[in-house]
Amino acid sequence: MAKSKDSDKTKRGKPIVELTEAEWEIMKVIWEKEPCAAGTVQEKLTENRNWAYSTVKTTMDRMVEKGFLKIDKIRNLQLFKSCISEIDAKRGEFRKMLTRAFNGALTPMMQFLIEHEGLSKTEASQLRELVNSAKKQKKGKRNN
Amino acid sequence: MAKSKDSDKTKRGKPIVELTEAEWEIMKVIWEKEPCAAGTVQEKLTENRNWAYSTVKTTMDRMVEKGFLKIDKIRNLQLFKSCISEIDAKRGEFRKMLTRAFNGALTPMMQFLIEHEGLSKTEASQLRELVNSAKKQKKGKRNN
DNA sequence: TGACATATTCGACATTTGTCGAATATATTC
DNA sequence: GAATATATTCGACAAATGTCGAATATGTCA
Repeated sequence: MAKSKDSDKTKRGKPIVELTEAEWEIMKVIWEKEPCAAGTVQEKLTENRNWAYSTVKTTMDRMVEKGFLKIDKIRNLQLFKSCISEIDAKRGEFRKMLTRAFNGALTPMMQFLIEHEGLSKTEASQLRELVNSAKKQKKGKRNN
Repeated sequence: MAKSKDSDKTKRGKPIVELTEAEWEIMKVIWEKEPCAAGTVQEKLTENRNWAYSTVKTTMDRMVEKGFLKIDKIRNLQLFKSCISEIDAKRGEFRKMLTRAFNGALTPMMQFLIEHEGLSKTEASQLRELVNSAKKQKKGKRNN
């Protein structure tokens, strides 16, 4: 049976994903190029980070332990693939922020954005459009 | 003169504030009760966390080093006060999330919320209200 | 002035994260 | 098949974070 792990902060269903900074960098490359080798990831990352091959590889191995990545081995070559989706990662990051800073509630966050982050007219109208379109296309998720 | 520190991720003005989980817990109590002693914070936190006095005190001392808290000493009693506002902390947490998960842009985040987090009708309408009220009361922050 | 209750100081240890280099194994190529 | 290039394995080390306990200092009160 699927036994629930400690990392399942919700105590039901999928665990909340929490990535470190380095892990985010790596995951972004993986999502773009998977399946791919550690060397490929390292090369791609030279654009932003000056990490040695072993730095990237070590981090990726740790990510396998954590269940974020998995390895498909072809001869002596390891091809990495993601075990978590970009959606899951975004959700985890967003939830963590919401929990810590806004007591887990969306409305206070919105309030904050408008009062303290000075939403621009453009942003506000984009937001309005988004909200309106959401009202229409809602494909039966929640209803309260 | 005010020399800019490394922690100033923006390279202008106030540095972005980043708090750890434990630091958030402590700051929340501080904001509510400052100025206050370490013991007071520890007691208040027994509601959520089972931290020993020294755990709380050590963390608070480290927060002083980081510039998040300061101490007013009365005789041998240390009264802690915040050096950062709740607004700054919320902003920091939000920005970090936005940078990591949404490339720093607000609209993709909104899109994500609507598409994958199933904004409820209530939330959507609250959002709409907020956006509308923002349009009116905008007190000259940005204008693009 | 002791005895007792509080605070503060400090050092310690475990984990997690960021970062590598050296040694070893596997492929490729002339 | 020896030299060269490429991957993988492993162990290490520093800094940040979470967590304390023991020793010490200070304050209070009968």
